Amino acid sequence: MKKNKQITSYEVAVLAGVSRSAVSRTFTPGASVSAKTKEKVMSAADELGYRPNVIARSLITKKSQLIGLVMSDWLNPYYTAMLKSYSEKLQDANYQVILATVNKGRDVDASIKFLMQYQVDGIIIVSASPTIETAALCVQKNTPIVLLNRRANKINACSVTLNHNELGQQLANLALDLGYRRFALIRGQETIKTGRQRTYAFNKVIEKSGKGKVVANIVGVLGHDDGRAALAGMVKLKPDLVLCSSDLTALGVLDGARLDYDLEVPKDLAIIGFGDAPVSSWGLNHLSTVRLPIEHMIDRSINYLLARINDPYLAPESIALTAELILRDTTQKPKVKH
Amino acid sequence: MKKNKQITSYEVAVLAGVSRSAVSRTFTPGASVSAKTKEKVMSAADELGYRPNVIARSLITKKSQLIGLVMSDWLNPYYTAMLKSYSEKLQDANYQVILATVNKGRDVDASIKFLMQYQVDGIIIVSASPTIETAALCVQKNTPIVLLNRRANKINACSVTLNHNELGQQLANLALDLGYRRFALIRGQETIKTGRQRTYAFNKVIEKSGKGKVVANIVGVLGHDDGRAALAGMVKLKPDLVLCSSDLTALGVLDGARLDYDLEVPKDLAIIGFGDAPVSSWGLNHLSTVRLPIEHMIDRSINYLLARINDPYLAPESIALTAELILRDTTQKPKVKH
DNA sequence: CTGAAAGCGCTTACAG
DNA sequence: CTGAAAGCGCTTACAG
Repeated sequence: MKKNKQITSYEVAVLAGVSRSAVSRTFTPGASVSAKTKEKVMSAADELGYRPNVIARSLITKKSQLIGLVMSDWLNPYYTAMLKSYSEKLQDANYQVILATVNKGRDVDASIKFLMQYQVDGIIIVSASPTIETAALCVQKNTPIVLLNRRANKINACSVTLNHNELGQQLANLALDLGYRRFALIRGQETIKTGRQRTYAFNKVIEKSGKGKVVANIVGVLGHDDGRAALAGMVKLKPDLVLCSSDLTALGVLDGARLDYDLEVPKDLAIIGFGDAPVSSWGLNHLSTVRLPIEHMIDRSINYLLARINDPYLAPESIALTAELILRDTTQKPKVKH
Repeated sequence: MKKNKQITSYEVAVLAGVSRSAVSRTFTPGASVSAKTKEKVMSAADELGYRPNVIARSLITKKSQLIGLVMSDWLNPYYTAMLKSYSEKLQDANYQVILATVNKGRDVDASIKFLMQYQVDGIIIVSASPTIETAALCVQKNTPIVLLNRRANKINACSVTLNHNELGQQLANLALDLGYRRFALIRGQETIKTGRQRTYAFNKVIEKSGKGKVVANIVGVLGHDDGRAALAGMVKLKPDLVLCSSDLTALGVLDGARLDYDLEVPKDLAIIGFGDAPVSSWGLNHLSTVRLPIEHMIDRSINYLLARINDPYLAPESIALTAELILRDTTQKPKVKH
């Protein structure tokens, strides 16, 4: 096995006949080096296969060009789609993503502390939220946090979410307009604020209208099979519209309706999902759903994060975006208004 | 805004009344420190909220505890499932994953070079392969590479793949046993070796048997909609079994068969997918498919990588694992043999 | 434009 | 067990 000597700026400097400073300047955009020196350095670097050690660089510049991405929900396909898009866009901005996964062994706080040990320049937390104490640690170290799909309450962080209040109202108005009256609401973890908020807004519009009734409000349902099971548990309540907090859940309800109860969709039962996963438009699914402005959310969160990295005094923002209702074949066609 | 002074081992040492060496030793498992010193350091560290800067540490230890993960295919759900599992398992082994995404702007080689600048301890490349030159760079720097789902030809790397040769034969024998005779093969990029190898092995068994015929061999088909379109392009060739290189493609074919051509599956047309995505067992899909030993592949690749990090002389391995055929309802039931 | 020197935050022989 | 000192590979005022 060959002796693999690490190539450093020193070796390049010697070969090019210049100082290490000159080598460093050659690899620092905008630094003052003559074209001639630069060329000598570049050819020496190429010959030796030199690339700067960014770890050593970051020690002195205090910029790691590393963004920590905390993922907690891998079930929903739109979160993995987000991960891809984050990775690509941050790469384009000359950042790398270092991934932290939340699971039984490691919670959000532990993930954040790990990421901070790597001196990340910023942290994006998808679909989860740290405790106030951990957030305070980030403030102390001046590491900005962006929360995706979670509101930042009491913690000093930017948040990018849907406007769930508005969305709940939109859904309620749509439901009433289409003539539905008996609603079943299905969502995941009870504790998630955004889902609660949407539900609250939905309920309020329904109540105020005096025209409909929420016949079931089920929580803790996640994924296709849970959805199918959830329908079984509430079909006797005779809802005419089921609203789900995930397309996968909705597709489970759809399968359950058709296969387990021989219901015709949307005549006997209408279904609305959430997320607009690719599978939702396949074959006979044609699920009516809510499309999230994913790329828009990603862009806004990245823009804020990078701006905040460059300006520590930038105030935190709460960005709420509007979702789009996609009506396919699991809800009845809207009446044309005259 | 508060002055956010970085807390270093120096501050902790002063508060604890010891040297920086003692602080370092306290955070180095197995280092020789008295219980008393350790305790003083720990309470000072807690008070100040100190955690070692792993970037600085890695500069001297030459271990970043960072594993580069190169992702090229985000379409297939089993690759994102892999990403999650890698992240969790590497975290458990005290490594962090730094993610590099291959796309139009950045190819595999560029990704690897970026990762090497971060002094990653090892690189896992999912579903892609570097050029010989770039692989040589890794060898020079002693950075081990593991290829997932790609064979390492001519490059010094470990590879973990399915045994595609065996799988092609299994599929061919199964197809003949079930009585199918006219086969259509659909896969993604032509250049992918594993798919070619599987196809080759399949063809050979069929030819040798003298009993069947490959009526279509289509490449460049990726995802549900492509699959549905591919069926349209070859339905006139009257295949009785379609084999796909991805479940998504297969589900597209399934939808196409039922919805566009009113074919009964599996009576008029049988379909076998690849990957066993969750959606494949939903509702009326019940797709027959190939289940990859994903966790097994991940474990083997991580084990090799970590072993290789600790022992630079460990020889590269080619690990080929056996896939499992899952027969659901898109193929006819096997005859019971007497 | 250029180089010598200091320093980023850590670990680790080395000597005690 | 403990601390002073050297050094990891880099950047950046500073002086020329």
